[in-house]
Amino acid sequence: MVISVALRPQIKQPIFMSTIVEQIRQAVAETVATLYGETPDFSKIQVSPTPAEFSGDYSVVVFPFVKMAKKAPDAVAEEMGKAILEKIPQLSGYSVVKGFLNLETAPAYWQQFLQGLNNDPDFGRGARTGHKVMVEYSSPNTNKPLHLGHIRNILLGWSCSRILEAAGHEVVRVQIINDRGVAICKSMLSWQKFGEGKTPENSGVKGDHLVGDFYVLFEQKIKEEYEQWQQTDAATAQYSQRKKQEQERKDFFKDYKNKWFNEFSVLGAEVREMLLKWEAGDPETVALWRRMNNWVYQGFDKTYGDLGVSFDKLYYESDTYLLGKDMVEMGLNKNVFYRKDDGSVWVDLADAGLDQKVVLRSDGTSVYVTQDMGTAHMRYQDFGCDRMVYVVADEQNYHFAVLFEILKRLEEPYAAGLYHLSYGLVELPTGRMKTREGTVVDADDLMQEVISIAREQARERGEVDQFSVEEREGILKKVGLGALKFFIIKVHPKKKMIFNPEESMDMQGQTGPYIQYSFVRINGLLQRVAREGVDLTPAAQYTDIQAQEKELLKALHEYPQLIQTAAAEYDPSLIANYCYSLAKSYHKFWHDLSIFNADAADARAFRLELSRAVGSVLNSAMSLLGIDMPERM
RNA sequence: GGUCCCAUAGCUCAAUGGAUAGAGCAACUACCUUCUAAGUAGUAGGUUACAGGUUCGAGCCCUGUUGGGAUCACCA
Repeated sequence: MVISVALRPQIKQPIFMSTIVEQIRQAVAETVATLYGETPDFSKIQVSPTPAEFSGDYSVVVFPFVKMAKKAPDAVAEEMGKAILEKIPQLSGYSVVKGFLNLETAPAYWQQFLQGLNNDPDFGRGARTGHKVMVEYSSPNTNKPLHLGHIRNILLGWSCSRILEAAGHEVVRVQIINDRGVAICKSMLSWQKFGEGKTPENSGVKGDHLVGDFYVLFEQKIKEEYEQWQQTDAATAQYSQRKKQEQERKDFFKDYKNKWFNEFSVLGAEVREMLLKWEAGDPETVALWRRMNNWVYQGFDKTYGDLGVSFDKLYYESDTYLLGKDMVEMGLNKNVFYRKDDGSVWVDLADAGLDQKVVLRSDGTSVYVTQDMGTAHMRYQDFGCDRMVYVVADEQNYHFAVLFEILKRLEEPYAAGLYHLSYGLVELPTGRMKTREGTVVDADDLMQEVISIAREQARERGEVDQFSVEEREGILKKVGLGALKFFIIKVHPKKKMIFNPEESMDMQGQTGPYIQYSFVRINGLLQRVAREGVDLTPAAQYTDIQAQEKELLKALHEYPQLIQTAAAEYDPSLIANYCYSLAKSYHKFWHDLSIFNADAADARAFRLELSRAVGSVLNSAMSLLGIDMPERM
């Protein structure tokens, strides 16, 4: 069944879409046409905020038109400025500097803009697009708890989904839980052999951690077994038979581990047996699997709750790992796939710069990419999304390139809307996190730690006593998590990031708390406004807009377009950097100008209204990142 | 080896092909009897890895080189 979302007429008139910037671009196009008789490529008309060191608010780059005009750049700017000024009443003047036409906006425009913003609780949100987007993120294995890498994934996925919503799309959040396979069998076997009936209830250990502990224990036992085996004659025989030239014994056994696990290991054999029993539906094995996975899910729920994220639908690999075979049939019929003599089915993607890829084993079972084909198809049937975003680390770039190319060739209706939000791995200063070396940063521990740091800093400033215990803890959680989340989201997804747990959790400077603090300042003002019943109507009389105020107004003005750009590029870091920049401008405004204590009533009212607008946009933008704002701190 | 990604201040990161490449941290300095100093301002720190090219204009686009990472299973 295909659900097509009825394209509702755009109800919400995007008040500021036809902003002054768009008006200017339009005017530039018309002006060039009348003056020089050529219609310029609209996309080449650049209008950008004028840098602070020049007078004016928005700048038009006139270089692209000098050839048409056959005049010097300054002369072109001059005559275009004159013409544009006549077209747009909200402009009050212009100046020309080295080929840049700097236009000045009239205070009335900003008055109107600010009023409109404060009357629009949805300021910045786009009109409904009719698109339905699925965002898949997190997608953990159930054999161990979530770690720092998952946190980046989850934060990217969550904020991306929020941004897509704000841009006007309908969003469905999902994860696929990798609840089956060798890894979970290792934890199960380990618990069965060494668990002594331990449960989350009787041990007080969080379920996902408990299961993870047994996974780690299993890896230890395997290591011991392997080391012992290496002393045996069988090991020596393998070494002398298979070693590469000049290969040291140690290096050989490092590479040989997987093969050993599958062919010689006693524990390995038991794990494989368990997997076979599970696949055969052995009741006892399935019961144990259910039980332990449920422990994990309870643990995950807690972590997701602490992070403030949620999902609309969970998919389980145990339900999907056999999917995709009907799509293989379809692909064979469409001659997208071909069958080899041994019965395996392949796809040749060489002409797309990819490779040949197996989609069905010779024994008729699915591989990873086949499952994903089937899952994508099923999801389309479930929700009718015309776009799907997969938040997955960049190790899997090749896999998604293959998957998307196949779905395109199968002519799946959503194929053009597939996007892999690929992000770089999180590394520690010491390098990659490794389970075996115990360098994995646990998600729960990290959240606790960053809240402790916030607590410590609050104590140092001696400002903890003025709050009740509950209020204080609520604030510390928002501040600590705000620091952590902002630190991670501000980096462009594509880049790998280095995470230094000690040094990276600053609360000063370019951080989450810095932004929260600007909101707290604003909140303090607004509460006082409410308390004292301040009349804000004189704001409309204010005309002498200061540089610091104009900077804020221009920043607020960008917000709607920013959401569209961030959504189109699937890039939450744009929002994060915007938040910082806006907060920075506000702190400067606060420092340089008196707000509540302004001399004139109109200045005071205007600055308070401006503060309200900044607070509301900051709150909105940070919520797109999944960061909560405290009222006080 | 093939393909893809990355390289900007000591460190962590910014910069729709536009004006003198910006922030924060770390260092030094100044500003709280005035709206919360988790703030503000200043000093210092750069051949944007290197070499060419396109352009009126390149950190950004193209080519090559170097360095780092990922990936190239009938694993997931």
